[in-house]
Amino acid sequence: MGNADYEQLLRGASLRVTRPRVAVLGAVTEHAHADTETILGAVRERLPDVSHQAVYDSLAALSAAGIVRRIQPSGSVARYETRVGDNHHHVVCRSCGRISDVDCAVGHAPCLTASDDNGFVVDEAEIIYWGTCPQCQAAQLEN
Amino acid sequence: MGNADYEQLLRGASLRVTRPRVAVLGAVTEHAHADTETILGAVRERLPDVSHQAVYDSLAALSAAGIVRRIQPSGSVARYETRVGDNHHHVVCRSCGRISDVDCAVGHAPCLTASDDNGFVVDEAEIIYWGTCPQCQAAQLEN
DNA sequence: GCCCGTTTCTTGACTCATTCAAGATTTCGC
DNA sequence: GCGAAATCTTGAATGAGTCAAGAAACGGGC
Repeated sequence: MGNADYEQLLRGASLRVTRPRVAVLGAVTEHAHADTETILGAVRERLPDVSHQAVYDSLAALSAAGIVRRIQPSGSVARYETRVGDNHHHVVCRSCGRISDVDCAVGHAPCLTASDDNGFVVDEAEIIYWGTCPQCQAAQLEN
Repeated sequence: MGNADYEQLLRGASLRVTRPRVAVLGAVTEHAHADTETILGAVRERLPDVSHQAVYDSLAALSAAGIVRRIQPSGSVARYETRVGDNHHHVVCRSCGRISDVDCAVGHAPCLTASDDNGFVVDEAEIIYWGTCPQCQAAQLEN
């Protein structure tokens, strides 16, 4: 994706096209599951003088528009990704925090139907699988 | 549940029985989904002089032992509950943050099997349903 | 292409949940 | 009861994220 594509995305969501936003969108696309600090670093490779606030604001605007998704497993800082709306989920490593994508096993939005929703109107089901990543499994065997 | 039961639980998990831990366990049992501050307040009704650190330590010990579960939806502080090991999940209200329990629709641990786990060894599937609670639905209709 | 109202960005201070550290106290097997 | 190890108290520190005020940039309309 080039900057032109990012601009398209922004305009399509009725968002103003600003340099920080384009750079943030690029950074999130290139660094899936990156935390805010990583994104800030990546953005500053293109725009050395962006403020961290601009990055926070951009991420919030992009999330609200549904262009990026914010994920935050327990014990982790906020992370972002651009794969949205395809009903995929995440596996998180308990020991190193690594995150991987997992496509939904059962077709489309299977878990969206709770047995008893207590009167809540549910619009999204978020699934996080907890476990151990291959690297940490290997590391544990060595000890 | 009385204190004797809590002590049993602690001993059963090979944890030392201390007054802060018993009080914390009681507070979490009585206030499902409470955040740390609420728990601290509840604990201090019994033990006025506990330090916040003791509460943090107790919660960490109880979580590690599997007696309480820590949940932390995006944008929320850490919350705790004592219903563990029964494969139930949560609905979180996007506007007020209220949390309700949801029993798993499909029997036991259905979503535990990811289609492609990327080599991760998965031991738990955590599901969070996002939506709007009855109260907030009513409030929105009024506006 | 330029103007102007609105949105967004910069700067810098601030909040607050959580963690860290050192020393005092408590627990529990013996 | 005794002593080693775990736990608690006290108090300071960390750090992701937020708030606020003014400056700059965006883009619709001329």
